Amino acid sequence: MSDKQTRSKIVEAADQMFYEQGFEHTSFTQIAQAVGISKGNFYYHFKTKNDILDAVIQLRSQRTQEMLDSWEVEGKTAEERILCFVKILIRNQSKIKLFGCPVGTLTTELSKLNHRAQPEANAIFTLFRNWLAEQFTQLGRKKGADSLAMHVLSFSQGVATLAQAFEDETFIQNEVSQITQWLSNETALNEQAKEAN
Amino acid sequence: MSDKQTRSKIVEAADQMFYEQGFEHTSFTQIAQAVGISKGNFYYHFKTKNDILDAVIQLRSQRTQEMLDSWEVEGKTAEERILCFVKILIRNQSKIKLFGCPVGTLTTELSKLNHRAQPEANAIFTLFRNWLAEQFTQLGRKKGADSLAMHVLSFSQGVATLAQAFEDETFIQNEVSQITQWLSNETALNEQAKEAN
DNA sequence: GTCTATAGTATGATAGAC
DNA sequence: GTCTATCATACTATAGAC
Repeated sequence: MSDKQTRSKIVEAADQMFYEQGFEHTSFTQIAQAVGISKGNFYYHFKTKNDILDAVIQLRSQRTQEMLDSWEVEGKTAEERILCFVKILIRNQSKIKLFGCPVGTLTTELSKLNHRAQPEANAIFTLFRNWLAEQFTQLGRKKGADSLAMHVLSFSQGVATLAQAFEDETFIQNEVSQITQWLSNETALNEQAKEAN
Repeated sequence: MSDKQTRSKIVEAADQMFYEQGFEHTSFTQIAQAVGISKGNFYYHFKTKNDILDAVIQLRSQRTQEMLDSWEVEGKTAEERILCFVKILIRNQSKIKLFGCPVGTLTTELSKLNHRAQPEANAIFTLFRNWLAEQFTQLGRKKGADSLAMHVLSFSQGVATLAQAFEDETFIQNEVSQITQWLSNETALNEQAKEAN
């Protein structure tokens, strides 16, 4: 098999296992078994466990950026685009119920491990944060855009954490309805302010 | 030293270290060093690492219940009592910034480890959940009390997760202001509904 | 590029002296 | 009740054959 194919398989397997079991709890042996290669071969592709983590974070960052880009096409208004973000909770609810948010649970774990890759994992949060802030800016909320972005991000993390703890998908749906209503109100308030000018 | 004294010291040290470093990442050696006893002595008090975890969870449950009881005295109205909960985020902001929420991060970790003690850790969440639901019931929201309780709990988890990721205390204060305003509105709406009857 | 074999270390856990 | 060994295991990581 070509160099890139095996490497890619390793990263894909590690990505999934880090999400489902956590970074520290996942061993080289487990990943090697999942990919179907020997432990020795493993070290030809990655020198250390941290190198795999870096590759996984890079993969996730790239996919996050692609997802954000796709929402620019999918959502016609800023409100619709923000809803694209909110709806991940619904789309991924069965996985979230089991493993929480892939971004939030990783940053939390790396923070506790005092791991040097924490800033890189954090950058994925920042991708969402800045993208959401841009949408709120377009909604006419230039001044409070970042706070609103953090509010929506915070919402998603709270829902993911409790959904995982209580293994409750109905709760996700309930909270998504509420934030959708909130967003609708925020948008309407803003339209009124625009007309008043 | 008496049996209970050493045991208590171990549980206190483990409680703190599990919070700061995570359960799996904390070793017997570390705890023993923190307490100032040998690893061997350790096993006289606890047969397995899971036994320490159980003791830590029990301690946290007990302290949570005591805190909830104290809020019954501290808060004169249901709204004030719910604010007691919200204000933990402010009171513990420096620790939350570094280590997140002790309940949320533990349940998340145990969930990923597929650990048998997860239900016990979860029960701490349930203590908060039921207590908050009781306050919302007293506020006249009997039907939606549990959803409102989950909403406030979810809020706290989202704030803790992002505060830890971004190491941002200002964000905590900002979000607490918002939820305080929200709670005030909810209470006012309810008073109006009461008067209408 | 992939394998087997193995080194080196840290961990959870035990045995037995005091 | 506390200590000093020590065991067994699992893990990260390396060496060297093919």
